[in-house]
Amino acid sequence: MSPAKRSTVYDVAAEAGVAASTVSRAFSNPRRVNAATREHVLTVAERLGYRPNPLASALQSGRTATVALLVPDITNPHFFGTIRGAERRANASGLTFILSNTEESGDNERRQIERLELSVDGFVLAAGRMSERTTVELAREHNLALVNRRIEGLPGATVDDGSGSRQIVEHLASLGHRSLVYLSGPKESWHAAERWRALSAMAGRRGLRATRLGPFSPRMESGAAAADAALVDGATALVAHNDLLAIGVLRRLAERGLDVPRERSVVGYDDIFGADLCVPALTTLAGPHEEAGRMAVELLLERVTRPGTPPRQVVLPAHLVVRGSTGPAPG
Amino acid sequence: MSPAKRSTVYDVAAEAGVAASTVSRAFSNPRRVNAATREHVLTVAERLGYRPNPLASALQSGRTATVALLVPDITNPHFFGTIRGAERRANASGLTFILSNTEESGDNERRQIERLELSVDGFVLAAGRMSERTTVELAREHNLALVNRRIEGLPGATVDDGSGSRQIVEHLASLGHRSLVYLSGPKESWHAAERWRALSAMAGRRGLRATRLGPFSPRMESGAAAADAALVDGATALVAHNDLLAIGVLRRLAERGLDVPRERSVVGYDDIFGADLCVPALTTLAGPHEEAGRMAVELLLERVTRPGTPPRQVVLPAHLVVRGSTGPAPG
DNA sequence: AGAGGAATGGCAAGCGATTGCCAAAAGTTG
DNA sequence: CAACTTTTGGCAATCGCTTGCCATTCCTCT
Repeated sequence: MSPAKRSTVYDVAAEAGVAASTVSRAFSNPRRVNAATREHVLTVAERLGYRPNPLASALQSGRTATVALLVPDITNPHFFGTIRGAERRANASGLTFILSNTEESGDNERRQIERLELSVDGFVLAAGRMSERTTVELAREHNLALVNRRIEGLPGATVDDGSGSRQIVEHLASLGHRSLVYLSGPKESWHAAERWRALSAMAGRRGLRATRLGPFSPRMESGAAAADAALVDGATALVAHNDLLAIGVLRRLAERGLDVPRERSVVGYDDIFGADLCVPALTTLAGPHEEAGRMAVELLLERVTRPGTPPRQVVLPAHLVVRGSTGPAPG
Repeated sequence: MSPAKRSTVYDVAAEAGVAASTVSRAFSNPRRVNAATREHVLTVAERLGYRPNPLASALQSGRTATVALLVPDITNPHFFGTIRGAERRANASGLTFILSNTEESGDNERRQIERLELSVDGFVLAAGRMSERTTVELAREHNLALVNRRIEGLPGATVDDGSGSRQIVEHLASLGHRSLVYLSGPKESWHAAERWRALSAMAGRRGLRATRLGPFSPRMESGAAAADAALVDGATALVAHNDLLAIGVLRRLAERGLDVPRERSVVGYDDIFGADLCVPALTTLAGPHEEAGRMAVELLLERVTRPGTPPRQVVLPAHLVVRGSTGPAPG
């Protein structure tokens, strides 16, 4: 097919009248070679159309200039923001970006990490499903950064769900609601636990009754079951684990003839694309998820480029976007 | 950090009492080694926790077990179907999946291909922005599969926009519309050209007046400009290049006090998430985009695993989903 | 039983870069 | 100007696996 074989450091070296090591250094360690020599090597390389072979480089050096993002469910629009942010940040640093779907399974997550460990410089775990123990253990051998999960000693970026959940309760309380249900997400989800903790604490403080139902799978299809369960509970405010579920809940409530927000208020998390398109438009906790993805790659790079850097944890502010799905409590 | 160094073919070979080549073959070329020997090697490998180093393997063999997907705009929800499909298909074959955003630029696309060429077995180009010539040229040196673009001699999967566009015109004609505007996408977009071709041809046949406006960037924000331009034209039916644009158009029309579908009908392409959430819900051409992504990887693999396989082109059926945004022509 | 062929395993040469070590050259200093 | 340091470039080993080639061994078939 290609008649002209791709040129290597050796070709460039021969042509430029230097050793291969000099060519290598001209590219990857400029300060180790004389400026004039380097210039010359680069010119020759350019002329020969030389491009370093990333595999050979990685094999020897152990550095791959690649990061992987592991998401539990690539189907969920919630993760699009994170994926985008991470991809863009990686691209901006000239890194190759690997995306992998773990199908909501901690085992898969672990398997992917083992499979990719030599092919990447580090992993971003979005909404990791592995146990805290396992994660910490893996972090000893690998560069990890977390998105939307906080683990002591590991770098990560999270959206401030604690504050966000408090904002939700405040909002509902100010509308006169006396009770809420939290329609919970997957039980391995750190978010689900975190949100419930904050919601129930704040509800206690403001004198609201708070119940947790679920777990529900965080997808639109689960909205019906979640809504039905919530109606049995009787609370006037429904806080869904995420927007997909919330939208599903809205649909079910409409089906069952309940008026939102007159009879029930509904709140979601994430402010995904579409949250402001549905009717009524969804009140939801907006967070900078793209920024979280970006930041996680950033944190990962910090540790890759300067090993020993203490792990940073970044908390990004969330704010409640009030739309049509919440209103004064009935009665 | 890790005290126990990772074991290699040599460790396994020594422990199993065979040569390294036998270990290698036990893994990558089973029929080349005796079944019993293989069993033994595998057992030893298991015990030592051996895992092949994909980089070393790729460096020598040229096979990377990796595919890359290049999308022009990772921000556009339309592509998430494709991304999902491709990722899943890749994952299903144990392939590593690289995602790269080309920012709507053919040059970037080319650069990415050059950068990644040694790191992957092939590329899926979604809505490629390079010229047909350049693409064909690159296809001589690389394994390419296209999504949503048809080029003679290259494998690819497309959604049948021709038929889809005809369905749209039929639908509008049956509602009594006598004129339509096509709010066009980027001018490098193969889709944009294809859609317009089919729309105008069919419009001609059904006696509708068809105008093309644009190009507009296929995002919600461009909806306002597109809608305004369309109103000047006066056509009663607006066909937008994609759903994002269509939703933007809906918003602008509402802002300007026009009733959809009473005064204007609006149609989109893609049936993205959210198209059925907006008000009125969007009539749009639904296509199996996830399937297209899946299929493209499939086609790529065909050519990677069996070089010489003739390039297949798969056309996937599209169907019009009629929702609230289209109705009888006014008057 | 002998010839031809298939099956099996080992040897060793790569793949294309990186990098520790050394030596020569150049620069610095008192 | 001698002694020392810094800069610069080359040598050669190495990363871990694959694979062409060869030598055995084992079948098969006439």
